[in-house]
Amino acid sequence: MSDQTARILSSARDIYLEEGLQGLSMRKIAAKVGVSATALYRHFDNKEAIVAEMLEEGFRIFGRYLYMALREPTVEGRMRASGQAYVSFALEQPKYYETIFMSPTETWAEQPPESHIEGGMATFQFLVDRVKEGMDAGIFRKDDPEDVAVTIWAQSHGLVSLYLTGRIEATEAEFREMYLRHSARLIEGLG
Amino acid sequence: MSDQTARILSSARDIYLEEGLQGLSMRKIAAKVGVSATALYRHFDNKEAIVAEMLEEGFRIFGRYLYMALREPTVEGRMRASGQAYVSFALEQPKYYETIFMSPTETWAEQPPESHIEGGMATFQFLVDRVKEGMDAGIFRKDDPEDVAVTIWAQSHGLVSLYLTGRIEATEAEFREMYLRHSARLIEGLG
Amino acid sequence: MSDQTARILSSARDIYLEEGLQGLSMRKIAAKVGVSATALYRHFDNKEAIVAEMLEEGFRIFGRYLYMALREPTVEGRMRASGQAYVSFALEQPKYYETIFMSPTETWAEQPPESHIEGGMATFQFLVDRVKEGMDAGIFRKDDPEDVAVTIWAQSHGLVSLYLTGRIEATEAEFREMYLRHSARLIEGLG
Amino acid sequence: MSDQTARILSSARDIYLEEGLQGLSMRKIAAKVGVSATALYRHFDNKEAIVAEMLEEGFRIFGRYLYMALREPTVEGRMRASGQAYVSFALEQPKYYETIFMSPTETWAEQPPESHIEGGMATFQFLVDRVKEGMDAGIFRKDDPEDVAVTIWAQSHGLVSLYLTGRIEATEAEFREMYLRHSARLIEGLG
DNA sequence: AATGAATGAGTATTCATTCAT
DNA sequence: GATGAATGAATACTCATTCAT
Repeated sequence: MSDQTARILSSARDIYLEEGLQGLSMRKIAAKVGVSATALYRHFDNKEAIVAEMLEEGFRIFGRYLYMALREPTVEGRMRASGQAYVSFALEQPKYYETIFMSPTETWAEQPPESHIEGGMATFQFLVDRVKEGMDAGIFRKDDPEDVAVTIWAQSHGLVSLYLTGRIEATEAEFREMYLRHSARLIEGLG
Repeated sequence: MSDQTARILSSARDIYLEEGLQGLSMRKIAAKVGVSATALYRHFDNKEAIVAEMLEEGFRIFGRYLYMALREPTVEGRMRASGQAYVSFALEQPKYYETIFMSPTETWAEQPPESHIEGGMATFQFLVDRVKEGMDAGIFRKDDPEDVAVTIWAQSHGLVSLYLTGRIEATEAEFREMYLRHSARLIEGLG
Repeated sequence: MSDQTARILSSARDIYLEEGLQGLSMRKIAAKVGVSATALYRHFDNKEAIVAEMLEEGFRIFGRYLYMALREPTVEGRMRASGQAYVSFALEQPKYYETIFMSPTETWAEQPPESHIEGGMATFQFLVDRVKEGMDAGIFRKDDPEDVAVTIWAQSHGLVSLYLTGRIEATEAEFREMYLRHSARLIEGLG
Repeated sequence: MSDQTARILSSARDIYLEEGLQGLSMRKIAAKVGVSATALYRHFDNKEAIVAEMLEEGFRIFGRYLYMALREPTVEGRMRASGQAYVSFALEQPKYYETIFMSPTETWAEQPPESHIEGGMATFQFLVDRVKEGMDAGIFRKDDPEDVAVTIWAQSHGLVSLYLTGRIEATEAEFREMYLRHSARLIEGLG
């Protein structure tokens, strides 16, 4: 990736993180980079291409959050840390979370970029892995791991998305606490 | 409400259900109704007014779904039916569901119309009522009803929104079945 | 003039005095009267007709200001009072002043309504009368009365219009004082 | 300034000089230039920017008129020439005169562009300079120069604006003659 | 005497994109 | 690798006025 290409992506990201996908326009990107709008087309086919590449970075960031959780030495530790990684990503990178997990499919004119789908898959697989691990370790009772993973993801995403869209009123700290409480209860229920 | 007013709302709804809030414009509405764009202003103050009225219809529809569930004679029946009403509304009126439960708050320039907020409150209260009932009837173990309501809402909304945005791959029938299975498991876990 | 006709004019005037000629629209008038916009056309041919009639009231008001000055028993008194009437009208009825004395002719699509022109004439005649009186009384030295009247009007209007358009910075009291000072100097110069 | 930029300004000026500030619209400008309305935004940020630049030209033109008067070798000459420059500008560039000296402040949504204010100041300062010069040369008797400058400006502006708005009926030549006569009388009065 | 419905022309501005250079 | 110029389609909204009832 050339220097300029990187600079474009970086500017796009800055705007995106401040104004969301809606507020991201070619002109704004170009202005921030300091080139003409047409110059962007040297480096990317169109706006969609920029957005796609930009969002891949979001996935990488999300991946890094999850990856940290794997450092924990125990199964329980990894499970707990994974949950915390998820909520931390959501709260610290809300725009990325919104696009990765909440964006209506129609946002994408034709179809979501490959990476987008794969990203979701990878996340889900990560979760399935934790669940299997948990069952092997006897923390969860035996069950269909994929099904249990859905349960956990659904609850986590449900809480987070209701909070991020303003439907659960709480400070960030309060919400974190609430998230952990619900996670604990869920794990207990699955034990 | 005059005939024409109704026709405008109906056209607006058609567009909205197909293209979402973003794709809804005064011109498109007017074209669909078959009048000039300015004619709309005879019947509504501005676009916001049209959208507001249209969304109120969404709330009324949602309310009707929930209300049906109250007909069930037993506590268990009402609980089960409520869950089914929720998922039915989501699957049969996905655009309304998106706007009511998934739209980022910023969608609304100033603030969501009153009804929007009240609508969310009412839904939550409905759920709290079911939970209290369930606790009184001994189906749920005693706990903070609001907290339990959040658990249920989060899981339901989590599942539904992941499905609606294409992140859970399943046919509608499969998803319905999955939703019910998870609901059952959750209720069991809370028992 | 029917009741309704009067009410329309009164509403038009209220809006006009608050928002100026630019801010005056048929819809706003109709809304203030409490009737439909079309109803106005029962009573007036078009917007221009309303404005014309409305402005005649402005002339009548202006006339009343000047008329008061005639009560003074002495020539000097009438002269002084006339000047004060002029500035008082300008400061107390700035919108009327603007339209009567400052509006670019083009404001009027076709041609200024008759009364408008006559109004200006009458004002000027009033001024000429004062000047003649002053010459007869020996306050002004003999000269072409019309020419002197122009001098006085020009200076008065010059001061007032520069002030009203914000080009002379002063409080209302300061400006009044300034106006009188200049008037005195001018009269002295003409003596 | 590119060719096209200049052509836009020129078209804008033509419309402005014919229809005034009110009649100036982006679409009309674009049509006159022979491009789409959006093309204008390539060259100017928005309408305000076009108007601002256009008016600056007005100020420059006015400045040039005044500047010519400074060429005169004597104090009296400069004074006389200044008055003539003022009336010439008013008669030859009436639309510019209207905007610079007669426009109601409210015309400007937010605030008049900097240059506009400075322009007024500069004009006034020019006048004060002439007055001081005149006092030093013994043409005017000693007095507050700013106050005397106001007197002169008020009379000049009064005459000109009454004429331009059609309230003094005269041919252009007649008016010029009248203006000079009044100027002479005023100077004499101040002597 | 008044209304509801509608119209066409008009307002400024934003957008992604294309083209020739 | 980049630019200047331009485009067409959009956006929401306001205006004075007309017409049939």
